[in-house]
Amino acid sequence: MGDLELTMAIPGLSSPCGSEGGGCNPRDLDMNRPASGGEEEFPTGSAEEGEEEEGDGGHRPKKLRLTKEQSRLLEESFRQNHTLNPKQKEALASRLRLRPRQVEVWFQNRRARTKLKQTEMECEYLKRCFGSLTEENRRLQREVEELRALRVAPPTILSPLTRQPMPASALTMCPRCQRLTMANHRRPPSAAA
DNA sequence: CAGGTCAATGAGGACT
DNA sequence: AGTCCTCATTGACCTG
Repeated sequence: MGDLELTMAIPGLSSPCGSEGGGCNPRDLDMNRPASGGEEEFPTGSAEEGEEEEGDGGHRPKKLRLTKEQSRLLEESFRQNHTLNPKQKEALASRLRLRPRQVEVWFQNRRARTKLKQTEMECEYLKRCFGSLTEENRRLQREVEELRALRVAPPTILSPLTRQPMPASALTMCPRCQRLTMANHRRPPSAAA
């Protein structure tokens, strides 16, 4: 199986935004940002350092939804590398206004999704293999049956000495060789030269 | 409301 | 001992 790259077909990846931070202004990133300017570029939800959404009784904080642009950037860097070293993680996090831990978690989940997709594709592939092998097996079985039906009785071998049929299991050499051997035995020693 | 998605959490293993 | 990973799971949120 070839290496399955499943990061294709990601909407927005064809963006001209260069990979190495080339010309992508973080100000342009958040498409979900409210029209009123001066808001944060990226929602940080519970992510923001030291700002642990306390308010309502000790439940999980509200779920963070990454913006399209955050996802796009994450996908883009995932496409380049499926794992991040600490420096890359730090850089990406500050660019996205996320905690490094969130970037790390995103990559972990992304790898898991990739693996799941690969497994599903492998599963499909194996199912198809199974199908065609089953078909091939059926075909061969039919062929065997046809050959069995055509088969004639095995030739009867007569003993050169008694002229009686010999069981094949009694043969130690083929009938022709055996005849030659017998002929040699009968030949007078003087004839040998 | 059921079921899907996905960020987040925790356990546990590998490595340095 | 600390870090990072995978894996299983949870729970908020979204959608039909």
